[in-house]
Amino acid sequence: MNSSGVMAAKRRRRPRGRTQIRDVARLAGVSAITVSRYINDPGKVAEDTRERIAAAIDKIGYIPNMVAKGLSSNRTNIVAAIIPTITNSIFAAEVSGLSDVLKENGHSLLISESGYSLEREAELIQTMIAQRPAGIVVTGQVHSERGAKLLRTVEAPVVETWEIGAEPIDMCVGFSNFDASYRMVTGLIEAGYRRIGLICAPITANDRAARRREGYLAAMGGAGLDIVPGWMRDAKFTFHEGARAMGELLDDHTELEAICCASDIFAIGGAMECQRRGVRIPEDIGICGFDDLELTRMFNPPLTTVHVPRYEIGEKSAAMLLARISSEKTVERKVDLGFEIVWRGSTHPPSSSR
Amino acid sequence: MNSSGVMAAKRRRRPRGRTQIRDVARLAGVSAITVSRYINDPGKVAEDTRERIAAAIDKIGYIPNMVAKGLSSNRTNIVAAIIPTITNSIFAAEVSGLSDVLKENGHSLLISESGYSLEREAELIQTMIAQRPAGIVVTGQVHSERGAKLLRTVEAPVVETWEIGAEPIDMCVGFSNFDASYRMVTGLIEAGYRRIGLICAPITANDRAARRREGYLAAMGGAGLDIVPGWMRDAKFTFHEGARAMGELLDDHTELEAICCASDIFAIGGAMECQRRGVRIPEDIGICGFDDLELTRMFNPPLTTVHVPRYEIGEKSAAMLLARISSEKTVERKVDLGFEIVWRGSTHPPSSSR
DNA sequence: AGTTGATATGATACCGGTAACATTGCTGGG
DNA sequence: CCCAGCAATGTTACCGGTATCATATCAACT
Repeated sequence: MNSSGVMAAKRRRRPRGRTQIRDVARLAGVSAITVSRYINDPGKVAEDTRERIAAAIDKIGYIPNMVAKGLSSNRTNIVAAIIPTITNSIFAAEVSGLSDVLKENGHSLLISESGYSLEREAELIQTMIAQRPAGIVVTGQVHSERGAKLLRTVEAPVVETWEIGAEPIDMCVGFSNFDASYRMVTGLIEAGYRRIGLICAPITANDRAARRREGYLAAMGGAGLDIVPGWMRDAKFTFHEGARAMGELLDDHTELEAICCASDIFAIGGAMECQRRGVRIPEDIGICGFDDLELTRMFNPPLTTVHVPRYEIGEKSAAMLLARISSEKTVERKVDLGFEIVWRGSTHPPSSSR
Repeated sequence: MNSSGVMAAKRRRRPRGRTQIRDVARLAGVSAITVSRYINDPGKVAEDTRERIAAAIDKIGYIPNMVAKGLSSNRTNIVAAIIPTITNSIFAAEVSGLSDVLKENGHSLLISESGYSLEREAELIQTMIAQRPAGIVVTGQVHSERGAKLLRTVEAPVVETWEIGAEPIDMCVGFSNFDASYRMVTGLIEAGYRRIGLICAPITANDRAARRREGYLAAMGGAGLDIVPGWMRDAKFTFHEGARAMGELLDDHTELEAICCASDIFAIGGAMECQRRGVRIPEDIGICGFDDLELTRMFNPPLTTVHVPRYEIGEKSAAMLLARISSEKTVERKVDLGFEIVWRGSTHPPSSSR
């Protein structure tokens, strides 16, 4: 309490919590730096020293402090990913791909959700940069001005995912949403459909949706077909919204022969709405989706859709970041993982197929 | 190039990358610690100083280094969550709840997937501890010995989620999977079903599935009904597996009147298999699920299921961790967020309802 | 024998913040 | 007028690792 006239003792190390590298060093009879070497590159340490250090680590249950390591070495093992929402399973699959590859390489994954808002995204980019990540993954190639500036100036490598139309800020991985949508709709036209509706996500702050919509418009226009504003509906990413949009189209536009859904979520929700109304698929109306969720294969009838490499986008993004983290040489800047139109029973097949 | 006989200059600070707090301090004409105070508690700094610092931060675009902050203050703003798989949407929803609450409170979320393996989980716990998180979220109350030991000895608060049957290591949030399953099956029995099958996930390394299975067994046994091993099937968490298991039960046990599915994934996959075979729901067979995925409401007929607070589990877990992080006093240790049996058209209703 | 180079290890400063304590200036009660 | 007490700010050491340079040992070569 009172120091009773004695000078306060010189401030000493106040050990906090976990054991540290110095404890291991003392126990093994070596210096801290030798333990550090053992952990980061055991080959630099003599065989018998290795054994003593291993025994010491095991004995006191030492777990390295990545925070201290990050500060002193000026590099963390954290990769930051910003996705619109984790509840959309295409992003969950992407995250799974990221996670699997990063884990194998000793990296950790920091996740945050922008909720399809570019302002939110910019804030999150800043928050992420504060953690000094080794790499950053963002969704799409459209960002707010502030977000883009941060991404351009950050030291860590950056991957933009799910769209490869524009020049990337650093690197990008995905496929052409325009091409995929264009080819899907062109296929529908080849299959004999003429009056084709569209259910698409709001295109603000979502360049993937915007490109898919453009693909639809280009295919329709290119084939000389009518583009009718009333045939196009916005929907948020829920089955219910897909059903609602489908219901509206069925109510207001009985002339429609097929509905192109820019997400399987809409296609499944919409198809269930059709079932509910006794509208037969594909006899009364054709339906196609986008993403190839597992459910589309299970549905009755199975849904025509676009298979997209969602898990692979995560895998490849992680791999590219790791390549750049380990060696500074630039690898690929733009990676097209492609897509595949999958014709199933929910539409008539295009003449060219089968 | 060559030092031409001159002594090497004393090693100096080598500025690395981003601007730092000292740059802001210099520009604002104050010391680093004052900037630190401004950032962490602006009230401690005089008004005019605040303005100068704010201007300086804005001018040079300073972004704090959370790695350095974490080391010097001995606390990070990272929360680590370990879930079985992010592709199961119940965990995606939980993560969303975690993320939303943590984000609001300036914390970041580190995610990793154990793939339903306790050994993997233990490894991940260790990896996470290395990051010195401010809090840890794990799934279930069953862990490997090593995992449990790490969780018991870690300094950070720990929340076990999705099951509250056992005493928590530190805190737990969820509901009783046993009770939920028991009440669901009891409801089926009240509805008149006697020969009830079960499709359940493998119960190894998954206490939630194990409790659900026990609930089924207890309800059947308690009602004096036959428990037939052939009526119970394992399935992994895919729609396809649900369909497969359902198909087997339909093939081998035509006597079954209802199938209790321990996950909506099985229920939906199974129900689609029934549709495919022309087996009518609920006329020919009753089906109930578990989790109340959005799709169960959209299905034709809508599926009877157990509503579980998946988003809320994330929210509440985050809130409890934050409470503990900000003040050391213990808050609730065991939080029951409940569940609700939702009777829909895929089963006959129990006599007691409606 | 002296030199060279490779191998193994250590001493020290430093990463970019903050905790703890010190200092300064000012206000107001005795 | 003196000093306690508060407000605002500064000084210094330290967090737990690693980068950098230094040192020690020993084999091989000239």
